[in-house]
Amino acid sequence: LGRRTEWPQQGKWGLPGGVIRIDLDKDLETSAQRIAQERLLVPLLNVKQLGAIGNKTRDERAGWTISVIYRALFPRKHFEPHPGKRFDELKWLAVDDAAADATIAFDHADIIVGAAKQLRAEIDKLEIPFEFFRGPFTLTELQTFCEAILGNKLDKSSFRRRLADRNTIEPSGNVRTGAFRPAQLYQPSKI
Amino acid sequence: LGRRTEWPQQGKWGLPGGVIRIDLDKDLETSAQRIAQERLLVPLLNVKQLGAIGNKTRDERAGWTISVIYRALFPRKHFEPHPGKRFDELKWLAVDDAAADATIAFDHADIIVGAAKQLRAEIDKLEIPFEFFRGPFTLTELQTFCEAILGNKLDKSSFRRRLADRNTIEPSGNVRTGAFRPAQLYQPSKI
DNA sequence: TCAAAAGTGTTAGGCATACACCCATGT
DNA sequence: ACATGGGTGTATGCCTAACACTTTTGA
Repeated sequence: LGRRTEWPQQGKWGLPGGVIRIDLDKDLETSAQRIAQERLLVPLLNVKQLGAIGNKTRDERAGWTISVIYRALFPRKHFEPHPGKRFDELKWLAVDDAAADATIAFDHADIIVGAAKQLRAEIDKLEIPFEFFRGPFTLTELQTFCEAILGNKLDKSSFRRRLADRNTIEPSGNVRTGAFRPAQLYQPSKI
Repeated sequence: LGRRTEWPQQGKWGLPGGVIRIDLDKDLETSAQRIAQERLLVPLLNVKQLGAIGNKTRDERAGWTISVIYRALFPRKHFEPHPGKRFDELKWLAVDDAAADATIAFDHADIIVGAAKQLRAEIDKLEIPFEFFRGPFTLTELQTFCEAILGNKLDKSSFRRRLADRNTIEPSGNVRTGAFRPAQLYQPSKI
């Protein structure tokens, strides 16, 4: 979330958004990319459209507004957004906290609810966003990642069998050593 | 599909669509309803948003166009659309024929492909649109309906067990008599 | 009486969970 | 040696597909 420096909803925390520039953007996804660059100073990965919302009341700047909602996913470690246009600060929130926060700008809390639901459905089906969760990784790391998104524990054996059935990842040949037994490293299948 | 009477794509067959009127419509779905009324002279049932498409090239009337796509479902028997604004004729096409038709206006064939896929996924999960397929009906009629949408045969016994597990329909108490053994009539569960 | 459709039962397999168990390593 | 995380095997249950079967009716 970014803290808004300007009217409307000044001082409130909201999702980054912006206005389509027909002179700059060739399509909607390009708009999303440009706006993210302007407001977060970074490009987006793993972008997916979630739908459109439009009505008279959702933004006091206009009598009518349409937003086309895009979600993106990031490897948190190598992703350092900075406040750009009309934000003076950024912060990360756990998605369920943000969804429950009544002070969030506009109807952005509803949008967050929808996005979290959508992503969890994907993870349930083991559609792993590898643009986000890059290899090499151990199976336990991947499982921990999925558990963090879903918000509940998974069974190790079942998780691995389901992954194996799908052929979405393959061993990289290397291992990760740590305090205990080394773990096989995996990567997304190239096939 | 309707045959377009005006530029652009005059004479081509396309989906009904139109422009949001911020003075008339309170939200996107209301727009969809108003536009259907204008172009098909009937209201819509079972409306669902499928997403938004926007880019520079999809409509030659403007340098940039966004369409928010809505699908609706109808009981064909009691639904009689008539050509309204900018259509001189309407025709029904089997959805896979329309999807494969290269002569369809704009990018509407792509939209049809997406809509068919989405609906089939719903029917696969036995999410029956009862606003479309009203009771009372026999189980065989419901199965035939699903088979028509999916484009393949279903197993009678499995289909019935899956329905029973879900508790989405209940016997109405009446039967339908015909040339052969009478069939129990069902309706959507009210619970 | 018999063709056609209504309706039921039975088996086998895919896929998931739950849980118990063994393995390898750095401290 | 042992605690800890890596890794595997087995029992069980749910859901579904496939298919055989019985029942009922009007012509």
